[in-house]
Amino acid sequence: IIVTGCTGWQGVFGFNRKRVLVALSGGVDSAVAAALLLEKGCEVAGITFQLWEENGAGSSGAPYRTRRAREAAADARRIAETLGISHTVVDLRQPFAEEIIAYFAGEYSSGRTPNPCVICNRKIKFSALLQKARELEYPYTATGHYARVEYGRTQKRYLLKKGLDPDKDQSYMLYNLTQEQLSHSIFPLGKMTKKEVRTRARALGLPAADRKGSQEICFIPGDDYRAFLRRRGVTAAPGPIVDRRGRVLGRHGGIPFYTVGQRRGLGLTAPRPLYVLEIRPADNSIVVGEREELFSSGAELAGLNLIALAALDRELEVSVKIRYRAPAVPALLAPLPQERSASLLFREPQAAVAPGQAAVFYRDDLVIGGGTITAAV
RNA sequence: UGGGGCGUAGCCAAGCGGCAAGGCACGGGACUUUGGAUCCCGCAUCGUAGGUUCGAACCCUACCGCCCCAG
Repeated sequence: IIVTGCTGWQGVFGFNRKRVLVALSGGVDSAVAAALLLEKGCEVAGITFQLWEENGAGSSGAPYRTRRAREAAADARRIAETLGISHTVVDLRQPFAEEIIAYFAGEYSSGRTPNPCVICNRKIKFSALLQKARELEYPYTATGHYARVEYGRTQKRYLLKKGLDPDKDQSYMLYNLTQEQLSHSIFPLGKMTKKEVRTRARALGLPAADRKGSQEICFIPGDDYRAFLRRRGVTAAPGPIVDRRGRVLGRHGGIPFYTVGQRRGLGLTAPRPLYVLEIRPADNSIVVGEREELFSSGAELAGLNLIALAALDRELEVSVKIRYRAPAVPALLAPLPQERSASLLFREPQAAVAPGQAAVFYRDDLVIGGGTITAAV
C-alpha cells in the first residue's frame, strides 16, 4: 500500500517537518489515517472538534444518535490512547451553530437544498484544523478523507484529486477548500479502499474497526432534518402544491420541508409518482410533476471555488457531479460575467438539479473546482 | 318513495368473465460525511349473501351503505 505520507511531502517542504495534526472523528477512517502517518515516522497528534450537541431529549427516537454524537469525542480519545498519541478536544459549537446551522436552516427556509458538509469543511473543520496546527506548530494537517492532494508544478497550485476507491471518493465534499488549506493537508487514505482501511483498523486493534459507518448529517439525529428545523423554530406556512399548468393538486406543509427531486412525503395521488420540480418562495408554492419533467439541460453556479485553475477565462469540457452520490457526467463549463459565477451545459439532461447543492467539476481524477447551484436551466 | 350512480388494501385508483395495474402511505433492506435523492423487497381475493359459469372483482338476484336527480 502506497501512502501519501510524510515522505512524499518532504521534497516540497523540506526535511525536518514531519509533525502532523490529525483530525480524529472517532471513526475508523481518521483513526487509520493517523496510524498510517505514525508508521511513516511522523510525529502525530490527534484533535477532535466538538461541533454540535443537542441538549434536551430529541423528539421521536433520537436518543441513540444523540448519544453517538456525544460519544464521538470519547471514541476519539480511546483511539488516541490506542495509538499512543496526544489528543485534544476543541469546542467549536459556537461557530458551528452560527455558521453552519444558521446557513442550513436559512437555505431550507429559502427553498434551497443546502450541503452543510461542504461549507463546514472549509469554514469550520479545515479552518480550525489549520489554525490549531499553527498554534501547536504542526506544519501539516491530516484527515481521514478519501481524496488526494498534490502540488501541480505547471499550475503552481495545490491540486485536489479523487480518492482511488471509486466508491468512497470524497473529493466532492472538499472542493471548497482554499489553496492555503490544501497546501497543508495530507489525506493518508487517498489511495486506499474502504476494505483495506477496515483491514488495517482490525490489525491495529482499533476500537472502531468494525463499527458501521453511520454518516447522517453530523448534527441531525435520526436523519430527520425536518424535525430538526421545527425544533429550531423554523416557521412553515402551508401553501399550494401545483403542477406545471398551475392546477392545484394539494397543500404542502411549508417550503422548508421540501427539496427538489423529492418524491416521498407529498401525499398526492397520481397514476405515476410525482416529484418536486421547483420550490417557489415568491408565492409559497411547490411545483410537482412526473419524472421526465425533472430533467434540466444545465445549471447556473455561484460562489465558484477553483482549485486547479487560477481563473475560469474560457469554456471548459468537464465532468460534473451535481450531488454527492451521483456519477460525474460530461458538461460544458463556461464563465459568466458575474464574479465567481459560471454556467453548466450538460451533455445529457440531468434529473433533480437542486439549487443550493454543490456542483463539482472534474477532469479525470482532478478536481477543477466547484460552485453552488443557483438555478436549473 | 320513484329514477340514476357507486361500493376494489389506511388513502387515491385501474380493471368490466380467465390466476387483483399503478400511485400515496406503511414496513424491511442497500447506499451514505448534503438533501424524506436513488435502488431493491414486502404489502388486498375486490360491501355482504346467494346464483349463472369449467372459471367472476367483473354477469344475475337480494340485502347493507353512500351519492345525485325527482316529489
